[in-house]
Amino acid sequence: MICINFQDSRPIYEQIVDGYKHLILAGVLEQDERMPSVRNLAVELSTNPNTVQKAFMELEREGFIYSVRGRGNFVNSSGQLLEKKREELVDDISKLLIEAEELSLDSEQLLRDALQKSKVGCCDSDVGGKMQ
Amino acid sequence: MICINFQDSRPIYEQIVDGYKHLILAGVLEQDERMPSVRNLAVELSTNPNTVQKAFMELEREGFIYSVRGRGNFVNSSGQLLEKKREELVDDISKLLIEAEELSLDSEQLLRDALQKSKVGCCDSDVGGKMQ
DNA sequence: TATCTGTACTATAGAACATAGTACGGTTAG
DNA sequence: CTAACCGTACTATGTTCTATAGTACAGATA
Repeated sequence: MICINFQDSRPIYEQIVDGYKHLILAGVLEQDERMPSVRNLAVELSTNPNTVQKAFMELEREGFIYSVRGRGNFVNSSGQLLEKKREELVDDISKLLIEAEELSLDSEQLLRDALQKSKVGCCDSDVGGKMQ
Repeated sequence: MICINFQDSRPIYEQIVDGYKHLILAGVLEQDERMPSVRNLAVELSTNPNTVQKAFMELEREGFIYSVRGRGNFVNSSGQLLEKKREELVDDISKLLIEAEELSLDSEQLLRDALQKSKVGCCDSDVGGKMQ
């Protein structure tokens, strides 16, 4: 379902958190669906149960899952989560725009460039794009 | 010139790097202007010379300053740096937009919201803004 | 009852971060 | 030349975060 990059500088538990956030927000996991058990997921990802537990605690703290002692961890409803995620994205972009303003850069032109790059970056067309 | 938040989870050397990046890009420090010495800045920021040195090494690695043994560290020309920074901003925003696309969110509406929020966030007007 | 589940500990090891101290070589003002 | 500054390169120490390992306990369920 998700995969871990052990070469990544980001901690394993954080990769697990982000992986499941994405799965839940994207609707791959449905409401009240059961998460893998701490021990099973640890085996599957070749990591330690404690690391998985730490990730699940963080997911619960942020409202993505809820846990029932003795039964397992379950997915929360994604509706509110998606709205929350949208607000985070707006917030992140506006922070970057404020940074741009401080450097006297044209925010609107910046957004046009970013929008085009995001559309080019998704596919592999090279319409006006530069090779990286 | 810059200030350090010791409560911040970010490492001190990273805060120094970011602080000087901002000063250089904003043109507060001019080309070939001399940076504070490693030892003096350490005293000024109530930190250790080694921590400042680590920050300066990073700034040099990223092309913001150059060092002359026995004389000091000096600011590089900001023109190319500003263009590089602009590309980074475009890249950061486009990554967020790709994330939004994956969640079937309306990118253009997202950008309009972010643009408005960035303009509201700069000043303290409350035109359509929510109290945090 | 046996086996699964989450949860809570302790202990250990490694990496990153920060501090402290020392040392060496280049630059510059006196 | 000398003294005082500069960058640079080490070693050593302590703290925190991350990850692993092992143990233990309580709830749920077949």
